[in-house]
Amino acid sequence: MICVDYRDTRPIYEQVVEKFKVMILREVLHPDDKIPSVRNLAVDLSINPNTIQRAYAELERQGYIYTVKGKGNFVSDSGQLLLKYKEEIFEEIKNICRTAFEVGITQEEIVQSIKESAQAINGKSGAGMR
Amino acid sequence: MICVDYRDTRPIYEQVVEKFKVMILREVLHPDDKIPSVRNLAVDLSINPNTIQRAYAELERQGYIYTVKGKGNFVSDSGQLLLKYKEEIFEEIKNICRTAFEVGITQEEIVQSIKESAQAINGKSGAGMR
DNA sequence: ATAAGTGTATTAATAATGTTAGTACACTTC
DNA sequence: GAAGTGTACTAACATTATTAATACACTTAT
Repeated sequence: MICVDYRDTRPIYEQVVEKFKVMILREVLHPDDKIPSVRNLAVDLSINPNTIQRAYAELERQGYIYTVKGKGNFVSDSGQLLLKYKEEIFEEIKNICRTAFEVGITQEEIVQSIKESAQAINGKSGAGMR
Repeated sequence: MICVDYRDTRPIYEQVVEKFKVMILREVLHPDDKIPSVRNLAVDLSINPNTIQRAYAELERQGYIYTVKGKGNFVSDSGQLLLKYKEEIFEEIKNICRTAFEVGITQEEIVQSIKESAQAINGKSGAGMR
């Protein structure tokens, strides 16, 4: 279902959180879908159940999943999720802009690099940004 | 000369590196300018000399400063520095774009957020991007 | 009721990283 | 020679991420 990258400098639980967020936002996972149990996914990824639990706790905190004791974890149904995620992305962009402007990079240069990124990413495997 | 932010999650040496990179790229510091000695800056920031040394070693590795034993550290003179820094920034932007496209955020939305960021940042204290 | 599967909580141990502390050595300048 | 400089090294400490092992409470199915 998902996989982790040990070369990635980010902690495992963070990668797991990110993977699920994207799957939920892309509607690969639908509201009330059951996601793997803590123990199952831990075995699947060959990592410790505690690490998965931490990821799930974070996903619940951010409203992406809800928990039913004794039953499992399920995908939440909130139309606000994508909106919230966009805000996070835009905040990151703002931070990069701040850094960029500070050394004299212009708004136009940044916009241009966005266009090139889009072409590089979407031009590749067809699928693209829906 | 510079300062560190203990609320920042990034390590101190990384903050120091970033501060010097910006000062050099903005030409606040000029080629062959002497920067504070490892011990001096350590006292100044009330942190350990080893931490400064690590920052300076990284700055040298990236070509921002050069070292003369027994004399000190000095700002490098390379017109390539800003170009290299831009590439780093653009790479970050590309990564964010990848994440954004993945959940259906469009190129236009990103460009729009750049414009808003620019206004929020530059519109504020007049100074702006150089 | 029992067993199996689930989330949750707790404590301890381990590993990696960032930081501090202290010391030593080589070089440059005065 | 003294003072200031970069460099190297070892040890210790703090924080964080991860693992390990265990226990408990709940749900479902038998």
